[in-house]
Amino acid sequence: MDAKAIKRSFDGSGFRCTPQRYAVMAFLMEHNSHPTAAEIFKAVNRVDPHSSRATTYNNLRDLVQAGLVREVAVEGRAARFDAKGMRHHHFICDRCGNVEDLEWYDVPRPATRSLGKRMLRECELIFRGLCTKCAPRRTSR
Amino acid sequence: MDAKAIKRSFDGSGFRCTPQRYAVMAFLMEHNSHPTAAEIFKAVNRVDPHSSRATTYNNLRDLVQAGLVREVAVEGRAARFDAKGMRHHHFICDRCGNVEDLEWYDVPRPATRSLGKRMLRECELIFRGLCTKCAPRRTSR
DNA sequence: TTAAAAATTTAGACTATGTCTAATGTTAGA
DNA sequence: TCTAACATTAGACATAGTCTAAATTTTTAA
Ligand SMILES: [Mn+2]
Ligand SMILES: [Mn+2]
Ligand SMILES: [Zn+2]
Ligand SMILES: [Zn+2]
Repeated sequence: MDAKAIKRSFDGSGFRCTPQRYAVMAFLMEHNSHPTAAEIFKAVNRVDPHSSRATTYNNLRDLVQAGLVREVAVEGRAARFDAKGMRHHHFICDRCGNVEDLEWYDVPRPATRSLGKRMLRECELIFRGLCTKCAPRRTSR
Repeated sequence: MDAKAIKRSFDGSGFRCTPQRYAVMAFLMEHNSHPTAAEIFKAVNRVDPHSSRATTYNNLRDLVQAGLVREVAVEGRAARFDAKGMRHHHFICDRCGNVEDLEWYDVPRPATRSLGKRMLRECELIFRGLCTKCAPRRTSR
């Protein structure tokens, strides 16, 4: 898809555009399913068959640090990843742990007073409940 | 502190009030530091010296399920726990991973349209940035 | 062009966190 | 008191993620 854009974003962060790194980023941009590191590792190696587990994890860590990828921690499950495209919120399913995008809207910031000397970087709004797949079977019990 | 209240909340959830379970809950109510399971295990065994690791984890899982305790997932770190007292938001430090309470205020719900068939249970607002301890040293570099 | 330096990848050992099992102990209620 | 349900335990196991040291690739500079 947007090969040029990916390369440019790597340059901007001081990363070399290696096949392994590129594959991770491209996969994340083509899928909005919030895959886990293990899923990304597997998917990448199905196509471009050479990326080690360590490299996949290293690249994910670097991309998160550089702000190109978002990491979503889900209680009791592996972390999920997300290419940072348009701003959006997340809905996390109580039952299956899936992470889904919800359209973005502005979040009110806390009172300056209550923040004290903390340096606020972002406000993240997370919705929880049952996803479309899980809602029916859970209510009928 | 509120031994009676703890016992009552256990009854309400169908739990027996065992020493191990009580110790976990009491520790969480006396500390607002969002300890990890490992920290709770250690603390509990310093005083009432008998609770296995499995029991600590089991009880935490059960208390979370019953809605008496909240679990906070932090990317790249162990989960943290929190007795659900007054409603509040959380501030998570980018650098040290500490979780701090911030005073509660109402969060706007998403549009019904964008939720589709999902069943919304709660909206969680998480603030990220640098805590009071970490803010100074990070800006002066 | 070539040599040295820097960045990256790799396999697999290792660590951290959490779950499961099967045996044992405890409690509530008939 | 007896019994069934509930709870605890040790330690094996599983999963997710990190680290190390060597090899490879790319960049820089001579
Ligand atoms: Mn997303
Ligand atoms: Mn809290
Ligand atoms: Zn679901
Ligand atoms: Zn901090």
